[in-house]
Amino acid sequence: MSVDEWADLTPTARTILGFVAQHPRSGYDIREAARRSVSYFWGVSDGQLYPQLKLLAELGLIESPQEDPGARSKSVWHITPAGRAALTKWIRSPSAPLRMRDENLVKMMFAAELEPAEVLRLVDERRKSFEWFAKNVASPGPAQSWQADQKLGSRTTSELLHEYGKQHTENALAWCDQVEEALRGIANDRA
Amino acid sequence: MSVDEWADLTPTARTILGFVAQHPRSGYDIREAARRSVSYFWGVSDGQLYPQLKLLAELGLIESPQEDPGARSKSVWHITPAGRAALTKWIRSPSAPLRMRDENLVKMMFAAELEPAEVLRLVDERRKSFEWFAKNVASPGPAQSWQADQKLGSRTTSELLHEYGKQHTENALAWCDQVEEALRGIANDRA
DNA sequence: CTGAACATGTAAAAGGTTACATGATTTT
DNA sequence: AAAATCATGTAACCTTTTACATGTTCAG
Repeated sequence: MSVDEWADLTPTARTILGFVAQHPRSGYDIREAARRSVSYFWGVSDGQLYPQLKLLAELGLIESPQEDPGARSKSVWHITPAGRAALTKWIRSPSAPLRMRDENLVKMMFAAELEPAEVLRLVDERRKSFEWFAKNVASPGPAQSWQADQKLGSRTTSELLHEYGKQHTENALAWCDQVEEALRGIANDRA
Repeated sequence: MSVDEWADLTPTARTILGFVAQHPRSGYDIREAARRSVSYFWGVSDGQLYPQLKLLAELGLIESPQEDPGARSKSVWHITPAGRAALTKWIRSPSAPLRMRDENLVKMMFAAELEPAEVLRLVDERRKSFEWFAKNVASPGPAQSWQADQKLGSRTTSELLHEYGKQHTENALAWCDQVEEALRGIANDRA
């Protein structure tokens, strides 16, 4: 419960803290919010969510109004001053390097020796996954009332973040086109 | 040692198998190759590398010519027919969804409530990390003799993969510009 | 009153990273 | 012969994922 135990928090705990900082939320809310917005650059898995909320509460970084003892009903968490301080401190500390796990790309790398059809299958798989993403995650969704979203000049932060996701997706899809074009090159060579 | 134990392999083991499949390599070679090429879409950490190589050998998917008992010297692994079969099977199976951990972006999401200077710091951090990446990872590097790289029409697979990394990096850097522009918007508002 | 969606939780296992330890080879 | 780099390895820890388990509220 010491003031500086924030340093021990896992990155996921900090992300959860961030969500609570935006406005009071229940665990379920956080799950949904994480799916909508950060899922492509930061996944929060179910098994982490509730234990980490509990931990954050124990550290006094968040709290829930009614300490409802036995109840298994919805509890809405809000951030404490200590929590906000911890969040700020985290944001100011150096970030962990970006880490990615893109199995499809790895396969592509090794598929070169296989038949072109195999590469085509992979590109297809990739395209589909990014198309799904464009539709389900990278899309803006209705603006929420609580989005007291800071303006950064003419644009809000969530607009900018959404923009990033969109560009990334478009880029990935364009690359799929490029690979397919190259593959058509093979077909032409053989024709 | 059964034929179908390939299914139990971790994704990292499969990546390692892929590297060995390209041409015979030592653990150290794989480490270097992974750093150069896949590091931004698939990290291989030191602590995994050697144990996984051992496992792959036990399963008969790779082997090292001399079963040098006590020696701690360089051992070069090459893929077995079973290994190649396992690799192909893996490539043909559905890929795990893309997963990303981008702490800098997460922070950006929550930094909106802080002073603009804080956001600027984050953008700066981001820019630097991608600039480093552009210089050290996304750059082509000298073509290696062993790169019996399949031509996909007019272009090789590694060219295409490299192209992807480059586009991704450029995209990320361009986005940094956009955010900074937005921030300058704030400065102007106050001027 | 029944099913769907809401909501919270836990345990075990899998997977990955860090830090450490050690020796071999090559260069200066 | 010292230093740098090549090379392999291990153990402990940390984090995340998966699968399961359970109760609640609301709409039809």
